[in-house]
Amino acid sequence: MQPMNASTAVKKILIADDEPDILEIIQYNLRNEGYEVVTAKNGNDAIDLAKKHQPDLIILDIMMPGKNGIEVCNILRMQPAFHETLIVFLSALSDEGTEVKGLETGADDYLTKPVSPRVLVSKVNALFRRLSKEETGILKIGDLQIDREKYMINFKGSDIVLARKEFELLALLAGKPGKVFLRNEILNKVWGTEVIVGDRTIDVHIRKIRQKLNIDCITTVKGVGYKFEM
Amino acid sequence: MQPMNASTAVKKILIADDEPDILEIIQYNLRNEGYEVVTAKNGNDAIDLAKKHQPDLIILDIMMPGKNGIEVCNILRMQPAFHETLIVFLSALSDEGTEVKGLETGADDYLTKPVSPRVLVSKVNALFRRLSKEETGILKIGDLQIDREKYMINFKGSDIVLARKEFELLALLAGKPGKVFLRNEILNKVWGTEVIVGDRTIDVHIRKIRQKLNIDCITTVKGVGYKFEM
DNA sequence: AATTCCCCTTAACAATTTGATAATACAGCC
DNA sequence: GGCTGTATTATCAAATTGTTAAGGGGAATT
Repeated sequence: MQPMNASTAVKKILIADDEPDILEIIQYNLRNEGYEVVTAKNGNDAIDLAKKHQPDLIILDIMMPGKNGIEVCNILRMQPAFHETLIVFLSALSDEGTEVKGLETGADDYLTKPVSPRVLVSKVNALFRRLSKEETGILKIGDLQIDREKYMINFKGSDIVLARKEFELLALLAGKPGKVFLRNEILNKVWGTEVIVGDRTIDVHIRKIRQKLNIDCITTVKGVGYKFEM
Repeated sequence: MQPMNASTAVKKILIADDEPDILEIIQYNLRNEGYEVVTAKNGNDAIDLAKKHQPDLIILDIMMPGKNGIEVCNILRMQPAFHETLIVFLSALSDEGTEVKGLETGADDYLTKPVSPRVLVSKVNALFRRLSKEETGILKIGDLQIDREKYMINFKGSDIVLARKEFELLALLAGKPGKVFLRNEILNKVWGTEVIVGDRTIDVHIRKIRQKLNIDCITTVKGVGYKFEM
């Protein structure tokens, strides 16, 4: 049971397959991983349930009674509501033509049976990970937010501007709250191994951070280094 | 030969594999599809070339001399510049553990050799299709509209004419409001890796954009880069 | 073919910010 | 008190960006 993406609620997955066993196994494994799962046993059901539940990901068997997977994909992709929905085919047909056709229909992936549950789960995770890439990179420690991508610090709603070295130093320390960073370690990671700077340089930057943040979150460990703590 | 995304230049793909034949075949097929391809024959080269070219997608063989694919992926993913880069493993190892590990390392897909060129191309297209859903069409940020296909800017109802480079630069920044784009990143994406331009070139274009838009929407992050914010 | 126009780049200089250092003060400990 | 290690402050050089003007070169126009 992994922690789900914090911002978005639990991800919903629709599985459509006519073989109850497969449905069962996949469902079990995805639920175990923390996903919400809905199942359909043929193409028409899949379309209905998709409309009803608006899943984040749809896993479609190709060969199903009623409408086959590719038809389902086509129908769904035509609707604006499913333009962005992740769609994955799962098929016993391992022939090249079908796979290419499946992908060109607008699917995001094509898996061939038999598929190991572990691999399937990994793939599903990978797809969601990619989708939510935008929201990563933000470090949150209590009321403090460090956005490495935006180069911004936010404390209790108000932005704080740090210079580059200050930012990098804080980001380093805050990356592992509680860990004591040796002065050497800091020099290597923030200044690099090429540059050589005097002893007081780190102190001065630490000082500026403390001053700008105006909160006591960097602790000095005498003779060793510094650590970040809220 | 498919039509490429208008706003962003041709997609660049880095392939790393120690077998020249495979490199050759994949390269040929992807070039045929309209992609720009760079090749590396081992893990270390892959890292160097990735940094140099900032590709949109990296295809990594798992077993390579020097650093293996998973190590390369790990190293790259640690750097902010490669958080979003698509990474696909291509391996002769079809064992489940490796595949799961590969995907959990942060890869977007895992293909097993032998892979048919057609299927590979389809997969690559599928990955980019998903990614470029965000990059295409009309971008709206507040009162500002950016039409990436018509190359037009509209602010509060009135059109603003930007030159090509100015437009591309603005479209890049505005594509991810808030994100700080490093100067390198900007150079790679707007000017490409081939061209080398002086240091002040970016500044001058930024200046012109600020001047023409007449709104304060591009922020300088000294020592780092620029970001767009309304 | 000549001209005009505009885009892109660059050079040169101004303005600004940053980061390193020195000097000094402070704290804890033997 | 000496000693060691850190805090603080002000200062200055270096790095970075802003701004302006000028020129090359391509495309369109005459």
